[in-house]
Amino acid sequence: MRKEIQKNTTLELNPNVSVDCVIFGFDFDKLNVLVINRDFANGVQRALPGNLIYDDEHLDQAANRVLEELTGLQHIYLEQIGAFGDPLRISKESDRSWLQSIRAQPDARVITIAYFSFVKMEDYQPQASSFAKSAEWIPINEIKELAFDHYEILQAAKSRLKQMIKIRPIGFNLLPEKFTLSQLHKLYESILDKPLDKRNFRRKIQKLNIVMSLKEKQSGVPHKPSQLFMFDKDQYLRLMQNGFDNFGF
Amino acid sequence: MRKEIQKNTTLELNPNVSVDCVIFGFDFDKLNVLVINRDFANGVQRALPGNLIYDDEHLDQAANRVLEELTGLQHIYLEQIGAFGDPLRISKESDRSWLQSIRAQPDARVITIAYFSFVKMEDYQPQASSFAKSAEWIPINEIKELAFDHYEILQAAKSRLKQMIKIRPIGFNLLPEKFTLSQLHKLYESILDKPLDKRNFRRKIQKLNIVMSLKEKQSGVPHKPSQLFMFDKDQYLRLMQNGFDNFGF
DNA sequence: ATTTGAAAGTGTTAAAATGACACATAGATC
DNA sequence: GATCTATGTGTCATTTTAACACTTTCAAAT
Repeated sequence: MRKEIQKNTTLELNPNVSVDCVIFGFDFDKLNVLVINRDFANGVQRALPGNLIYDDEHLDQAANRVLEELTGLQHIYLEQIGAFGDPLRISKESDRSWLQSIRAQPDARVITIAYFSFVKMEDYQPQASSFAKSAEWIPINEIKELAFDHYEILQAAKSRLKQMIKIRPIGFNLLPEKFTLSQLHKLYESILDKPLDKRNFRRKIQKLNIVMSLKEKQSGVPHKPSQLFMFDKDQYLRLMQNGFDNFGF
Repeated sequence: MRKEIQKNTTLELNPNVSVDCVIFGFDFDKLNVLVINRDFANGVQRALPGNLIYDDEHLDQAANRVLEELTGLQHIYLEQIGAFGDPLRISKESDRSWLQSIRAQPDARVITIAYFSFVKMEDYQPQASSFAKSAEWIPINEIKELAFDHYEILQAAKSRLKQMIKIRPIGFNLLPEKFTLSQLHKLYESILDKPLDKRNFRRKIQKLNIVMSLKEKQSGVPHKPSQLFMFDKDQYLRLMQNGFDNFGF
């Protein structure tokens, strides 16, 4: 696998351009984000997975490659958030010592292109590699700071996600194949960061025709078992393409 | 003026990062975009105003500087569209000859950060300077190709504009201080690229409370003169900040 | 066997928003 | 004063929204 990636790259890193990835995961209760760790002083420093691009590499490819190298995640559809280019974005003292350990030109001006995506957390047990000492899921609300300008990038990603949920269906990538409407409901609440009326939520979701009720039910739960649902892939993709005017919350 | 800009820059261009600007204007009939021209073969080559950034410059500052250098436009609020980074984005033969005439390292990989904005056309008679042989307004619908990947960038800008109009008020920057509702109506139709019902449009705009009717009327027109309006700056800014859920077309 | 706890599931109503639609008006020009 | 042209205005049927409470089903505990 590593080989196929290298086929498309030279050995030359472009010292001025990096990519960073915000990967969201949902644990049926709250949003999490994938970060990499680095031992630092008497604590740990956290950052989004990211690194320089190769000089002949597409930005999207670079994002996928870097994400895989640092966390093991592959085949993820990454969507661009935008460029972050403050000339001082990597100049904090603590950040500089990190850079000195991993970059040939730690002082170069680097602008970064940020990407985001969502994955089913259960499917991905992130494995550290490369310069990431470890990679792990952290609940978004517990994150108070990140290296470089990554906290700012995370905020931008959250805000994009919030925006996206109003015009495109979301959930297919974050939930398992079979899920309950309560789980989907909770997901929307986590993203929008506010409570949504249960009955109104269900009504709207059902009107979109993106979920199909299965004959199957939850079992083993100490309460009324929930109906299971799947996404209707055709309709889901259609709405993913065309969007809808407003989900309306 | 030029001096103030230089104060914030070194003489070092970063060979790998450029900015490009999509500036929209509205001539009361259709959308236009500001392009720069270059003599080429027996015709003319068109491009968006753009160039390399300085190595210690903010991206937003670079966009403003480059725009001013190439077209004379100043003090414009530019909003980022995103990064365009195809490794071959500047490799067309015709583009390469342009680059050879203006770049120290014409073969360097360049990713560009695209910005967009809108201005009142009447206020800005674009003046060419620097390597732009001329700068001019061209109706968007007449543009079939542009240098580099600028056509693609233009499409992205249009699509962002279309998206933006549904969640934020637009018009303050594109229309003169006093304007008629028909002009605003036409602007919305131009951006959304479809007809909108006149009465429903007026109803919705008025509900937003962003326009105030003046005591003044149009004069000299060979038909019933229109009421003139201004934007209510406070309410406009409030909606600009907070957005609204959906303008609903 | 019965009770308890916990989340699932379900419908109505009043208010607001939407989309479709047609004709009288005011000024300029001839 | 006749004509041309864009302005300006209201209604109604349909759809969408937001607010709101109780019954059901299963597992676990007693």
